[in-house]
Amino acid sequence: MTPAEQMAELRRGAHEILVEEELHKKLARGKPLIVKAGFDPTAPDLHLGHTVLINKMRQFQEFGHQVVFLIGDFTGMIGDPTGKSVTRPRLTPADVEANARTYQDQIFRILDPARTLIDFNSRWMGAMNAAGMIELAARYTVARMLERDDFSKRYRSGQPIAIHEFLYPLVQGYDSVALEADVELGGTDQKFNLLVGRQLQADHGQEPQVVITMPLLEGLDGVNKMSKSLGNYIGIHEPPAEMFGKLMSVSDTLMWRYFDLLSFRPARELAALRESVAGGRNPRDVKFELACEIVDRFHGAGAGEAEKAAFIARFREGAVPDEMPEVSLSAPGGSLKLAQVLKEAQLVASASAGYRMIEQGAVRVDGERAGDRDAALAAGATYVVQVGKRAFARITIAVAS
RNA sequence: GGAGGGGUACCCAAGCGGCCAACGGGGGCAGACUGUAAAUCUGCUGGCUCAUGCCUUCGUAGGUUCGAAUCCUACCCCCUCCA
Repeated sequence: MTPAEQMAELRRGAHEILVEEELHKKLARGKPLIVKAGFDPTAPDLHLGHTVLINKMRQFQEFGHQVVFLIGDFTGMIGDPTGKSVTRPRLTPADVEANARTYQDQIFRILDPARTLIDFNSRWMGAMNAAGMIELAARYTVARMLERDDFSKRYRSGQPIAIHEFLYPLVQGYDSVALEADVELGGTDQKFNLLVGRQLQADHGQEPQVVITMPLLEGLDGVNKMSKSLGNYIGIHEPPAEMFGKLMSVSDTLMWRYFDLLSFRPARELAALRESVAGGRNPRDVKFELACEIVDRFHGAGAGEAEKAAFIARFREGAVPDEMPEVSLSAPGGSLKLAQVLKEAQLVASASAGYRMIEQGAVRVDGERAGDRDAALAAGATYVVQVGKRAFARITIAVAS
């Protein structure tokens, strides 16, 4: 691939490349670049939002570059102040170590282990003595530190900034010096920290790294960033059916965003897909391709097609899924009120909610819509009960002994 | 330290003695239409084996009253202005 072709792919989805010409120059040398991305060892349970950055790393790998997955075990003890309005608690060395380990099996679903170097910044930071630290701290000024938005906000509003928080960007920047990084990847919120690396490298007589920031992926709602706490995320450990379904529920607009940031297809293929939809192709079918690709990635080749078939059977043809929770209940009186059944099978939160669902026509028993709020299920049989479109359970009601 | 404003359901926000399980909006859920998309329309959005019934809920704890989210007392917490 020519440097220009690489540039085109690398630019895709990226929020900002600082500085583009420098990246082009580095690529033009034809030597594998050292591409660094740092990870805070606090959140090892990854979702698709996290993979945006990792996907970009993979892209570099595909072009033959060397990727360094840097676990910030040393900086983890500081606690990244980025975007925080209060000082973060520091992790203990034991925490850091435990968290760091869980990263590895997750990232190798995306990255090529042969071209991934996993490193820890404690390797050099742990060896640095106080004199070295002072030396490092002397490279940056308070005024420049306060340029950073969250620091200046906190400073202005009188909230405390502990001195060690100033060290975080410095250490992260120094990591680039230690690794002689050519490129560093990070989220848009990392821009400040990434730029510190450029300056420190220049101070150490190195060619400054190119900084590439990646946007934060929107969650399923299409508005907020994907995050666990908002519940709008797709975890990379989720079962294939869940993953497929969630991807299909993404809006048509958001779908293109997901293609850009999550798909490994070359840019020109995406352009062709866009054209085909513009030309009248059902966007749903294109979304199938996205869902298949992502499910395959995390559940093995073929998993996507299998889910697609199940999906079509269930939602287009109204079939019930093969697998659903099995629930056994017992009926003291020989039968159980349907609303009660729904509650005990955890299909609804309360019996009252169950009654509401029945009244709204959301409940089906063995495919038949249950419209009578007082409906009851007789004991001694097994029923397939459905609430809404997605919640199913196979419920066996035993006669109470 | 001084002055004022405020804490109501998942969030915002009305209510200021009974008609309050508590207006309205957001969010969520369900139904219709669809492509489990979007948009739109409709309904629901404390709990109780459902009942013109009972129980719990308007910062916390007490009190007044036949009756309190609404009045009184104390306490806790948040915000704004001044020093």
